Amino acid sequence: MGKAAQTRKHILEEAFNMVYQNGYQATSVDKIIEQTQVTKGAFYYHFKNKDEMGIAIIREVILPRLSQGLLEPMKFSDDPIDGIYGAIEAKILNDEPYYVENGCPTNNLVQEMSAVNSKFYQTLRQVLDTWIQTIQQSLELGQQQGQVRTDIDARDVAEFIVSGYEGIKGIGKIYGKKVYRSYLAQLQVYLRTLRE
Amino acid sequence: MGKAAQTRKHILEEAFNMVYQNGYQATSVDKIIEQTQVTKGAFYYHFKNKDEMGIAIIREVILPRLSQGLLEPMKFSDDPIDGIYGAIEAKILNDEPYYVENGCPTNNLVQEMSAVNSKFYQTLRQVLDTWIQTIQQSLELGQQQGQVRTDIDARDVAEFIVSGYEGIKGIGKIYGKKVYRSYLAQLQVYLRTLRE
DNA sequence: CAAAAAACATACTAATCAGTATGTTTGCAA
DNA sequence: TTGCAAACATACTGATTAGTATGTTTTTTG
Repeated sequence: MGKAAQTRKHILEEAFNMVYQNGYQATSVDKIIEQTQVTKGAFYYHFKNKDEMGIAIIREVILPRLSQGLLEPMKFSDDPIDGIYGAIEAKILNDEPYYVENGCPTNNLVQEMSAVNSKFYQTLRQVLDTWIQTIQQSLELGQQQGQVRTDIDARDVAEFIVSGYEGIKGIGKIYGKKVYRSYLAQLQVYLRTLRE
Repeated sequence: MGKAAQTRKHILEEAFNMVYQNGYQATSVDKIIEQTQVTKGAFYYHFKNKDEMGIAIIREVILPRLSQGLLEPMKFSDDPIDGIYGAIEAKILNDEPYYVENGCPTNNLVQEMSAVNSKFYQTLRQVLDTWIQTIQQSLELGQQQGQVRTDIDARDVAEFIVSGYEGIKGIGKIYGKKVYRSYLAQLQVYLRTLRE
């Protein structure tokens, strides 16, 4: 990676952390350049404006982390339902206090920005689409392989799973990690009802 | 209501709407006084600072609306599970596009403010406590009356229901009202598993 | 090696921010 | 009716905001 690309990546990763912890609108460009020790000239050389940087955070930090940390692990199991549950359980139980307190990066931005900025809306929708489609495809594969009931709508179920995940990550910001346990138990009960 | 109390209420209701649509940090005091046509002197006569107004919005606008619009209706049925489901269904299906797009007022603030401001955290936690406890008490009553399984933890179930609700309201901001339908169907399935 | 472009640095701007200082008006009690 | 506090009004402040103008340095390329 060239030096310029490194600078860009450095900005995006530090800015991601600041946005994750404090929100997008509360993270000023001045604070970012102070944290990164990158000058304003360099910042605006790499990004046309603050919003373009925000979109780049979603595309280049959040989406790859989601893929690597949650979506790819889902595909490791022969049984789709085990794969989905296993990936969620592993992700959620390994969450450090820092991640419990700050919730889900995607969800935070959805709540803060989707109704306010259409470009954020579009980009966040793409992230959720990727997420939901991954689960949907797993379930449909399971249907073909006779592991998942064929009378369920894979898309509906995928949306329900994602919304439950985001819901508990949100509640976890208030009540802490302990709520993850009962969530996982209820999720298991729910997923069992999908089996053939 | 005296004239001063009316001014205060007017500020809180307009500010609530602005915060609901644009977020707390994006809603400036200057914008609020422009929208309400209340002068800055009047604003700071009624509220020590912006955060105190934010807390007043939660206590005096959000909490009463939640109680009246969701928690009280839950108690109308003889059957607790029917009461819980009926209140959620009525609330969610009657949501105007405006409420679909902007999600749940409580959840929006939880995601934006709970990790950032401890006073917001405490106050929002009280709102969630009220909500969860209402459901919990309904379920415990159902257990006494032989309508709900006694081997389930009413608190865990209440947390799961609230987090699912907030999750779908969050997803609804992206995908629109159509996701509410499948959510309600899945919720019904889940609630049935709680019956004695 | 020289020219040109890429990558960065510094100093500024106008707008907006939360909050304050210092008034004036209004309602009500004595 | 007068006095006084509650309720509001106006004009300001210093800090912070996103963004720009105008440089200099570094890297690449012919």
